[in-house]
Amino acid sequence: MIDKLINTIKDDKDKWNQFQHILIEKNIASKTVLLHEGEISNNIFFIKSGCLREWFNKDGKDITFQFFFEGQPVASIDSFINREPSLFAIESIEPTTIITIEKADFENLLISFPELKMEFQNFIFQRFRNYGQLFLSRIKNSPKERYEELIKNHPEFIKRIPQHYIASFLGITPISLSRIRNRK
Amino acid sequence: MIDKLINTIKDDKDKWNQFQHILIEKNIASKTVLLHEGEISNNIFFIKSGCLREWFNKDGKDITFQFFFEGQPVASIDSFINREPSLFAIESIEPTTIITIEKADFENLLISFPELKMEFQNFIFQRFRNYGQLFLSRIKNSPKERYEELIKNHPEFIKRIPQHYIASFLGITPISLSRIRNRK
DNA sequence: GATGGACGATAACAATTGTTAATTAATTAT
DNA sequence: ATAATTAATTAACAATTGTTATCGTCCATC
Repeated sequence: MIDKLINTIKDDKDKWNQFQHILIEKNIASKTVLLHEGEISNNIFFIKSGCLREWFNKDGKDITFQFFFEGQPVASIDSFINREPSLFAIESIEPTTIITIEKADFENLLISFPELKMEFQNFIFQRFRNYGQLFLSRIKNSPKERYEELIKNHPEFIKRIPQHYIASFLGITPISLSRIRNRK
Repeated sequence: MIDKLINTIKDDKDKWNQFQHILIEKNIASKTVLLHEGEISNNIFFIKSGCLREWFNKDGKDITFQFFFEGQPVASIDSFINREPSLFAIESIEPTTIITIEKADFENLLISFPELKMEFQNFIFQRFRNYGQLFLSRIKNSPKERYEELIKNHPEFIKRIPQHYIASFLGITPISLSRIRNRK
């Protein structure tokens, strides 16, 4: 999406001059919090390289529920769109390079490029659809089944992401995940 | 939504004549399947009275994951919009009166009434948002906590819906729900 | 009124997961 | 490099849930 975005802007020289500066590239260390839980999101991020997670606090523990990799746009959608406090934090797992765009800039961008607006609406739709799928997977399967599903559908998760985040993502303790892994 | 829809149509006499016939009222008995799992949805329903549930089959058991009451629109959204096989069935829990509209008719309706189109897009958005909330609730809370949350937020569910559907909705067996209920 | 089916409660046992704690391995910081 | 921190494994025990089966109640139908 970010490539398409950049290419779309580049195609129009005037607009490139106008919008180039709103794309801010940042290198962040591992475990950098980009958005805190409760904060109102003012930025949308695009991952150039690295990996982010979304998590929230539950009784002092953090619960991770989503991972994002290179190429993906990341935002606390509800917070970004409706200026509500974010229900969760966004944080890096690895050293990560992102492009961030401020809300106001992003909105101007969408006004100037209707095709990007469609793209963005589609992104929102997909994000919510993804929630639906995650939800059904939670209901349908046991932790063990979900782990096996994860190996099948997202082997890159297991390779790249520390195990305790995966455990959290699966809804179990790291201890339980360790048991599942060593049971077979 | 259905009231607004009917009122909107009624306001325009020509259009009322044109669209009146597409609204089909049906009385259905308890446990009537309106849409089977795997079937491509060709209708959207509006509940006048009664109660529906959405469920799918998992290893021979049925798993209920949503309830709907009077006033609510119900559809297997993905299937209805994209003509894909539905991932779940829609079935009545009580004797229920519904208004059904066929996909083609509904699409024509939305073309004639842009304000209804907005309403429908909002409905879709809310449905997906609801998935998001259900998803977070599943992650965040234990079955017991989810049951207590349900009592607090939807006491009408407990009154009206047979317990084994509630258990299924909570992600536990009816036996386990019975234990939770009698533990305190 | 009798019969069968659906629903809910309960019991006994197995399987799984959570909790706490100790140990080892791996990573990060100095 | 070394120390300090963080992550993963294992063990022992508690708590919860699933499974199977039995029993009683309510309701519909014959």
